[in-house]
Amino acid sequence: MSAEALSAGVALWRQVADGIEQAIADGRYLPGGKLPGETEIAENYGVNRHTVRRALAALAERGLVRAERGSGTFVRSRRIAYPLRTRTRFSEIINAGGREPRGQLIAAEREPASGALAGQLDLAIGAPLFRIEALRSADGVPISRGTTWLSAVRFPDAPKVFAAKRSMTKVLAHYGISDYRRLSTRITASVVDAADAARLDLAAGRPVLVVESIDVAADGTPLLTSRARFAAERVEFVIEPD
Amino acid sequence: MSAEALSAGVALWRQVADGIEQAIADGRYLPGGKLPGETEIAENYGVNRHTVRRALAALAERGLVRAERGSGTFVRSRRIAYPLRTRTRFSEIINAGGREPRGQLIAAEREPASGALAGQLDLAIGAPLFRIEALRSADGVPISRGTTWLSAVRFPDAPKVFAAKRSMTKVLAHYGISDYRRLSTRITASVVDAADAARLDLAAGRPVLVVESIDVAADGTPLLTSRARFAAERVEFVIEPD
DNA sequence: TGAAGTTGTCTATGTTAATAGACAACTTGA
DNA sequence: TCAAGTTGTCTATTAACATAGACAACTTCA
Repeated sequence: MSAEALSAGVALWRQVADGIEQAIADGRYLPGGKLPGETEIAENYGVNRHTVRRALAALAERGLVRAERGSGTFVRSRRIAYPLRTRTRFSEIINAGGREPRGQLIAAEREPASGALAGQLDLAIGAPLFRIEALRSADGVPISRGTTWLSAVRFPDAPKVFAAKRSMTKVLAHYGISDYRRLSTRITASVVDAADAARLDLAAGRPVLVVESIDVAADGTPLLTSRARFAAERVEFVIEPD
Repeated sequence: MSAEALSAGVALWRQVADGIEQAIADGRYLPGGKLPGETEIAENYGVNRHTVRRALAALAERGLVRAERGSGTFVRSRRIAYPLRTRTRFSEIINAGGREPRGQLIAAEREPASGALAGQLDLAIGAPLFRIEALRSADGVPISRGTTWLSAVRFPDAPKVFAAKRSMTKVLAHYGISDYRRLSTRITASVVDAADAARLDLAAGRPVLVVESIDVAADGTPLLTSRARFAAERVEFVIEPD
């Protein structure tokens, strides 16, 4: 690593930030990799450590790097663009990004429908549901933790099928539903809880995007409802017209 | 003309300067043309007039614009217009362009006249000549490298005088020649050689205009002959009727 | 000759950038 | 458990940037 030439009219911290960004773009620092310490960067550029901190803060705000107190500053993997449309399929989206999608069954339980769930799925209160907990990843990097509810009557072996096929789209196909669409999508943000933090390999306190959605068949019949928590630092939702 | 978006970490004056430079490059301001007044530019960019002045000063230092008190700031022609007439004086031409001319003695040697040189200067073959190597610049920017031959008998201390006066016109004046004219001018083009490239601050392979000329006194007596190499990217020769 | 418009210069003030040093808080590995 | 290395935070000082207003010096044109 070497210091770049300094130019007039551009703040030092900006020049340092641009230099580091270029290094990341060039692959001199790999995604997930560790940058040199702030002191070392300061020496390389011949500037004060505070100036380096300003540069890193600017990069962190843009999501390019992530500082971890006591251990270092790391290059963030680029966020996966995750389009939200009426046809939203995790596998297809990840595949489109040239990555290897994977759904992993964590747990599945049978439970009676609460009032809210019953309303969403157009079932009677207390109707039998499966709650399927899944972890979705791209190229082995955890992307989201999802909880999906669906009728245990209409999809009697959903947990087994999901465990085998690793995709909710394929579960529905297994029961003869070739097409479905998203009826509603609600997005909020929260802080990761301990269980999700472990599954998603996130540090405590990191933000998660929470997506609550209802999928319906072509005729409008509710099929499933889910609540997924996405590692905010690994995805960005893209709202596009259908 | 419209204001550009402002960005963090880059000084305002620099952003204004970059904006104006881009406008010049785009042809929105024509070479030799007048920029809007400082007050107007300030309004367009939404900054203080002093900030605009700083921007213009930076551009002026780089030779892109030239401010004229009382009348305005003008875009400099990319290339210096270099009229070729019977009265061709480097200093006068550069001065007319609002630039600071300078001639610098690089080397001077005594050598016998070759057949070609003897013919041009109307001297005997083998007659003693001075060969003067000079670098000519405008506002510190190298314009041409010239080799001049003149009689060592008629101009006994030509190298010393040139080193002191930095102008061939003044050398001739020193020897009582108040007026002279160009007898012939031949123009060709070539690629810069290594030595000239270094002196002219040109990248290897750049084109140079080669001018071979003979100057004579009012009575037609040959005074000097020269071969000058001009950085083609910095000058344009203008042929005008006398 | 005079008015309008231009660049040049001066003083003043507040904000941002950059440096410097010290220490706290935390992680890692021996 | 401890030492070394890391990021986070605080105070302080100096330089550069940006704004504001006023007026001088000069050019152009009616």
